[in-house]
Amino acid sequence: MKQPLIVLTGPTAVGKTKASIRLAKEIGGEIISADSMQVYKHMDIGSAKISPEEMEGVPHYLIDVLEPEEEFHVVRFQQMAKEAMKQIYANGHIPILVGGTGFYIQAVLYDIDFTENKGEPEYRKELEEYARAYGPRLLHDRLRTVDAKAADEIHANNVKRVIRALEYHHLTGKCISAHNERERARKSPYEFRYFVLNDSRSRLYERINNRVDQMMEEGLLQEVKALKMRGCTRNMVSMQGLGYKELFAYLEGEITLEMAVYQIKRDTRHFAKRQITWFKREKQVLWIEKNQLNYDEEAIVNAMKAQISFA
RNA sequence: GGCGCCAUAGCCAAGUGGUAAGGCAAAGGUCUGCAACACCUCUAUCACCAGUUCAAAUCUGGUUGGCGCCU
Repeated sequence: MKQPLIVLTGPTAVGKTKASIRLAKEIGGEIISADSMQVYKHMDIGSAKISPEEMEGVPHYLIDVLEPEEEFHVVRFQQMAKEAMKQIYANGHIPILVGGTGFYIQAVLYDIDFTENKGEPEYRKELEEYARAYGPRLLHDRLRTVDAKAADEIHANNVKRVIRALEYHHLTGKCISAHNERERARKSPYEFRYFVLNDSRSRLYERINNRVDQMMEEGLLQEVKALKMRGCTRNMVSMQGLGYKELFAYLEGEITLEMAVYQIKRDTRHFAKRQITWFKREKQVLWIEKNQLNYDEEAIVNAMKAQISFA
């Protein structure tokens, strides 16, 4: 019999955290954060991290476990999440994956295989330089010679993905297009429910704008300053987070503070939009529309509970 | 009241006789080891009316609205 897994996601600022606590308490769940920024310590305000008090005793995994200097990526997330799930099952509870990083959710939900290679930084660097020197088109042409299908699927300007496809071929001798096709056909090994909490676009954008103002009031700038002081640099994965990269640009004199705040709001709205696009594409998704439930917390949790028969 | 300047998409903005650049915002989308990343697609007949001309956002007259100066 498949093991149960609940996913609670949705665009940023929709109210996932709050709903997740109620749901966890109702069904005896423990929470695994599927968030690429909340894993990091010292990044509380900007990542809208849940506080220990807000957890209300519900166990949380993958929050505050890495230093900002450390790298974090899907593969690492997948490993850590699987470990956490093992623990939760052992506790006799149901794991609830809560967070807005769709790619991460997909990785554990379908148990995507990432194990084929370990990566080779030198080769990657070489490709990056090649793209810089000769332009993205020629790099893309190189991909075409080894994996035409991948070249068709990836736009030449998307240098990052082109490099990954080349790297994959370099390391395994196989085509990433074939690998992707295989992985895409996977069935989830879990008995899962995939909830996407959503709200009307205008309402969501308003919440985002307000939340950014609130973060600034709570001292986001100080948080970023402290990270800079301790030696964090802009190229770190952690410093690519919304709110962090813009404030770094301000602290380095590139833009005004006003501009930074404007950009954080705008980029966060763009992010929310991309998240929604992602969830629309996912199969077997259960949409929970807040406006149809009159924004009633209890109704929202009940709507989810009604879908969970194994709880 | 008089004189001058201006009026191009939600915003900024090019174009001064040959059939509407670009940027931002909005919208839609891609994504399988950096994903809060990276990338793609896409939006107008030029304030209004009348004229000149084969042809007008571009020239002329008027109307409306805005800005500045003068009395």
